[in-house]
Formats: sequence, structure tokens, C-alpha cells
Amino acid sequence: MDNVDKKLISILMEDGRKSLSEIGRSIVKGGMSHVAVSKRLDKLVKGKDNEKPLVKISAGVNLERMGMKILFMALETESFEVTDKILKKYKDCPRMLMIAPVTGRYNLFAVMIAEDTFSLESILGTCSIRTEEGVRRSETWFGNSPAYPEYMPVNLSPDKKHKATCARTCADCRRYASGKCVGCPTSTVYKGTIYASRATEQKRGGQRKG
Amino acid sequence: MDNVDKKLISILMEDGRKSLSEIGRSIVKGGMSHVAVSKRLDKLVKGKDNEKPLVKISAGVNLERMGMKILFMALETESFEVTDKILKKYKDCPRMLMIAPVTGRYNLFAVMIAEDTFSLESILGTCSIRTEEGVRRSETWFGNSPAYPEYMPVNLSPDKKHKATCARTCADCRRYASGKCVGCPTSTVYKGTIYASRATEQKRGGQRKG
DNA sequence: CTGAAAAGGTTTCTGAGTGTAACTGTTATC
DNA sequence: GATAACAGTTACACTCAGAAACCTTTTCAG
Repeated sequence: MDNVDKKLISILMEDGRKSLSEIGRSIVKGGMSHVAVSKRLDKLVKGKDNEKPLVKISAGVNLERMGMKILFMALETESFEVTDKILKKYKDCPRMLMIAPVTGRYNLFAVMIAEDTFSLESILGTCSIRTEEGVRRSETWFGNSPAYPEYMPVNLSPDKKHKATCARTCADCRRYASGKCVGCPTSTVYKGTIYASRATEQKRGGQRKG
Repeated sequence: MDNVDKKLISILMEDGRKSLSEIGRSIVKGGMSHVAVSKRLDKLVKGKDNEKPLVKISAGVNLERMGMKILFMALETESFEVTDKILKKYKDCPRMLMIAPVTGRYNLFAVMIAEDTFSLESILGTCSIRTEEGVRRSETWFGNSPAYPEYMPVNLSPDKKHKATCARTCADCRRYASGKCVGCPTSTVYKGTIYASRATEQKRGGQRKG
């Protein structure tokens, strides 16, 4: 990975859909052919066999405009096994923004998001990592959307075919029943409007095929 | 933003450069024309006048493959003014991964990255937020790259024309002089290989124009 | 309740963008 | 010094994507 690759990544950070030809025009003095840009990008995005690619081009969502609330969690787990189990279980949760093992007064850090502060409370008190077996203690901090980055990957259309990764059922939850929590976006009973749901089905006009 | 938009974002999260035609084929049953997909994407990515766009398509870098180390920082500042000043000053730092005001035992949270643990120590002890005026106390946690997300936006080719956002000069720093810190990626004296530098200039063969 | 405007979609057309193949010039290696 | 690997080029055929014109449904003001 040389400076040209780094410049390429830098350009694609600004606009991930910029055309190869246009990138070629601005990546080096005098320009570079779209074929050369394509070859470089392919190597970065596809990687070698049995290796994770170095780069991924992906859509991010503006958390502030979505009105998302954020939750920082520091946790102490009993063992590596517990940490591993939690990592596996929660990394596909559509509310997870970041999860990382650390060293210090705690050994696991997680950043999660929710539609509103009520749902955030539910995540915290009822259906989340903090209440997992093997978690000794935890500390949390609330916030509005972060100042940086403005855009984060959030799966707004999670698969509803499978059970929630946290293995909990909103339908049986008192918080959900009392209307204090919009529920899990992976469940069919989800009531919010941020993630895909019945509430956000298409309504306005549009010509159907034919 | 309806469920089709959410599906669109979801598809672009997997591959931000997928062609509009291909997206059209998979976004709804029976398919959708590339023109319709384009109109939707335009609205999401460009937004209305005077409004931040909802979506940004961007390149992310695999932190683990880059061997990045991570630093979680919780800080207590004296006032909103101090917090604001720090946010403005540090949000463009190429080592910043996330920075967010919070409520709780601390009122500011930051996640930063470094090439190695020595440089991480420098960030912590010498040239970073923790040592800013108006910061009462802080707590930090070290870690390797996060389990999720695998890809994060990191500006590998930061502008070297301007002064470092933190307004410090590596050339005068003892840590830098003694070889314990690779220095700031925005400076011309940067010695690391992760961000763009003289050490990562192109060397191998290549046909030049003509 | 009615008609215009807005929203969302379609088809068609055309220039711009992209993948493949063949080839050229450097650099590293044995 | 020959050779392989690497990084880039041009040429060409095919695909993609923006523009324009038009269709259908929904919303909303009067």
C-alpha cells in the first residue's frame, strides 16, 4: 500500500461512488488511466485469498438527522470466554455501533444506539449486554449523536426471519407492552420508524410495472 | 424514508459501488428501473438545500489488518465551552475515530487510534485531549482493533500543508526525538507507514505516460 | 368532490464509464 | 544479464447512468 493507494482511499472516503475515470484524473499529477485505478481498487477491495480485504466501500447513515441517541458502555466480564461469547452474540445486533475488548478498569467496551431515550433505557436495563451472565459490573454514559463521525454504518433493514441475536422476545417484555420501548428491529413486533417496519411502508404514488 | 430506501441503504452497506441497475434487480420483487434507484439515491446522498444528507457512501479501512491500536478516553471538562473547543479542535484529527459529548460520570468520550502502543502512549501522555486546559480528569482504556465494525473511516492521506489541528509540533517533542513516537500524520516529519509518508512512496515498476 | 401538484415509477435514448486483452517500460531477484 | 513480477498504457466492446418525456396514484387546497 503506497501513497497512491492512500490517496485513492482518501478520495473514496469523500465520495465512494466517484467514477474510476474521474478518480484517475485527480489521483496523480497528469492523471492516471481508469484501468490502473480499477486494478488498484480491486486489490484493496477484494484482497488476497483467505485474507480480509483492506478496504470496504459502504453506505453510512447520519445519526443526528435520524435523531439517534447513543450509549457508551464499559463492562467487566469474568473471563475471556464470557467476552468472546458476548462479542459473537452482539456484533450483528443492528443497534451495535462499536464493540471492542480493552484493558484497564474494564475489559469490554460497547457503543450502542436507540431511537429515543426510553428505548435506550430498555436496552440498558432489560435486554442488553449489561444483564448478561458473567458480567460483573458496568458503567454507562448517555449522549446524543456523536460530533464525529457524522456517518456510521447502521443496518436499517435487518433480517426479520431469524431470532434476535440477543435471544430475547419483545412480545413478552413489560417495557415493550407498556409502550416504553419500540422493541427490537429484528423482531416483527418492532414499532419504531428508524429501522424498517410496517410503519414505514411505501404509501405515496408510483407507477407499477405494466 | 420508506422501507425501499432502507433496503437500498442496506444493499449499499454491503457494496457501496454496486451498479444502480443491479440494485434495481434486487431491491424489490419484480425489479425496479435504474432510473428510480438513481432518483432515490440522489435524494438520500444529496439531501435538501441547507440540510445535511442522510446518507454518505464512503471507503472504510480494516483496522485489524492495519495493525491499529485503539484508545477509549472518558473525560470530564470544566464547561460546555471547553467541550466545544475540544470538539472543534480534534474532530479533524486523522487519529480520531469517534468523539461524542455524553452525560454521566464523564461528559466527553473519544476513541482514537495509533500505529503502535508507543505512539498510543504519546497520544495519551503528551499531545492529546487529556492534557488540554479545562480537562479536570480522565480515564482511558487500551485495546486492539475493535471486533465490530471491521471497517472504519480513516483518512490515510491527510493534508500536510496546514498545521496539526492539535497545534503541537513533533519536531520539538522529546518522545518523537527519542524514537518512541512516529509523530503526527499531518506533519511532514511523520515517520510511520500507516498514513501517507515518504516511507510509503511508490518504488516498484510502472510505465509512465508517453 | 374535484382538479392541480407532488411523488414515485416507467421507457427510450445517448454519452460516459468500465472490464478485457494485448502491450510497454521499470524494478527486483536469482 | 535473463526473467518474472509489477505498474501502467491504449484500444475496443459492452454496460451503466443521466436526461427527457410520459404514466399512475396519492395528497391537498379550494
